[in-house]
Amino acid sequence: MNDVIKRTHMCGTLNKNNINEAVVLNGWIQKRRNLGGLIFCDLRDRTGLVQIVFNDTIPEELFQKADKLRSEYVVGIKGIVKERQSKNTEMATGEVEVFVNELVIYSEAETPPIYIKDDDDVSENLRLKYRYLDLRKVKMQRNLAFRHQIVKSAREFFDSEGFTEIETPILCKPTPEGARDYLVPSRVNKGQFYALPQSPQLFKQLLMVSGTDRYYQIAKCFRDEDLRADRQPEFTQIDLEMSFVNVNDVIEVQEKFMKKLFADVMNTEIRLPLPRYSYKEAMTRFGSDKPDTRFGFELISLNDTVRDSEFKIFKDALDSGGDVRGIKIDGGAEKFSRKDIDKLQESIKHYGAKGLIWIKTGDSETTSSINKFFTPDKMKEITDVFGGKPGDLILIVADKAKIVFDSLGFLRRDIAGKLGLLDDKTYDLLWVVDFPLFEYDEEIGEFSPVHHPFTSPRLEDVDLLESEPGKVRANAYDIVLNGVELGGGSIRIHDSKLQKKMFEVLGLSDETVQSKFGFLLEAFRYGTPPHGGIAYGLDRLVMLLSGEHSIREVMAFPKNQAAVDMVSNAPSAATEEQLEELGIKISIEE
RNA sequence: GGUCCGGUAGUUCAGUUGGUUAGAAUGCCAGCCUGUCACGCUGGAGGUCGUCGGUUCGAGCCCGAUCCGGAUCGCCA
Repeated sequence: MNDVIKRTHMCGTLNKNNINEAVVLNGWIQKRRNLGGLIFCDLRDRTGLVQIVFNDTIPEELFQKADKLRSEYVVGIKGIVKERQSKNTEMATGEVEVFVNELVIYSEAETPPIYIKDDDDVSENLRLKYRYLDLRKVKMQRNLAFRHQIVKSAREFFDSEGFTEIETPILCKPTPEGARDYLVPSRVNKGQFYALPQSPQLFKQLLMVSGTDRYYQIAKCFRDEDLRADRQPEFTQIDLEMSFVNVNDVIEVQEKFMKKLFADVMNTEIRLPLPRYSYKEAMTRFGSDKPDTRFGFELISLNDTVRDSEFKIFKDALDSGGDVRGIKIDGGAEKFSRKDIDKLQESIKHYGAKGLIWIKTGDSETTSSINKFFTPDKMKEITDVFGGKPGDLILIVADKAKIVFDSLGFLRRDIAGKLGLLDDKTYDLLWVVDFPLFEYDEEIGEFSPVHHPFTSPRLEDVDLLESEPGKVRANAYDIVLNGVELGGGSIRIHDSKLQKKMFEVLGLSDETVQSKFGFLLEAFRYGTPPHGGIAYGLDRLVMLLSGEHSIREVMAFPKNQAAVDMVSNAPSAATEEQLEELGIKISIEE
């Protein structure tokens, strides 16, 4: 065991200004290059790398010690910073190196199972299992520090706007609606369960009833649903709620937040106000309620053009109330072979699309999968709707509206990616507003809330609540960045009569309502301010701004696709004693 | 729950029609090496081909089951 030698500098910060200074560094051996009578090592800490040198000017004993150094040994060194004879322009500290005159080996290291290198391509499984090694990478440390900067900026902003950060409970009441809850058994109340919060929604509304006026929280949330690249079972929201506000008030504050955030962490000026798209416009133009507007390929309707067509695919779609829509890929005729188009067609099948119609416009003749069903004049009419020029590729889907939008929404983004049009350096922030309040679930034949049952309808649509619930628009808004939903929120219902009507439309009995949300409705009886708020997905925000493609890259200890923490191997079985205390019996069918 | 892709050395991968002792790179170990920075040179160790079963004279390769990982649809009020 050795005493720690007190460091004077961080590795990645040394530069020409430190030349001839005596420094003390602590860190990990990234790499050793032993030339025989001369040993170079790269020393790493969270700030970066610096080259350290052992040569024949040092005592034999020290050189022997340096000869033993291997990757990931943890060491402390004392030495003098010198200008390099041959500079390394690839390295941030490449103009200098440290000549070592004292070396302390704090701990040796076995050969690590993964390389501690930013650009390694080891399987993510191993990275997650040895996350503490993975996090040694300078890039990962940078991501965590960047996340911290974003949280710091958020706290500064909401503090300056008069918000109070308040912690809400983690052990909550189960809410059978929405996502699956993580359940926590109660020992004191055997046979009963808490749930981990899917969001602090109900508590933040109670805080508005309490007169907190403006609340925010960096809130851990939990949802027991399947995982994705941008979905983890536990994740973090920047959650907030405001009293005495309408949609514009909430949006205005959020836009100021975005402006500060982008200035703080991206050094980028955001122009306000942000564009707003109605849900309807987002869907019809981009086929998505979280449109990526960094590129074109907007959806165009053929409904009117082919309304009288006898072509079975179009006729069936339109007769059953569906849609015929397409996108035009400028100059796409040559870039996409028949084989490529077959692949595109295959890729939209899981959205329910039965096929993909293509048209390639040429100078003299137009080829397509539907030529034989239409006269040349009609084909020209169709391509004209798209403004097709020679060399363009037009892709058309005819089906139920949802399938058409989902398929084309996917295709335009997929193709933009294939053509290299998704610029990571462009930040298209926008709002989507006027969401429908309900969506109709065909399977169970009922309306369900698009957002949640406390979302207020737009005042002018309230009369439609009973007659045409599907047409009621919500006072809800999503903020979208480059095609990813960053956050969403709404103005809540604070009128108990209106709330009651909502539950009626949703087909919830008084009993159900009482048992699920009784405490909230009771609270509302004692004087409730109009209120609304929003919650941002912090992990997604950090992911997008750091240019990562998975939120796992910006979380310290994420879970794998099976929701397992690969480091600790959670979840795992409970002991007999624990189960006994909780009054729980396990019965799993083998 | 469905679909798709993958599992071979510590790591990333190749492995022909099913045919002798399963290869490469990198990493690791040893020796040599004073300006490297993907150091170089020489040598060496390192494998239950995810697991189980089947077909076959013979299986890394074919078939079935299963486990594991990833992408995705459903799901995510």
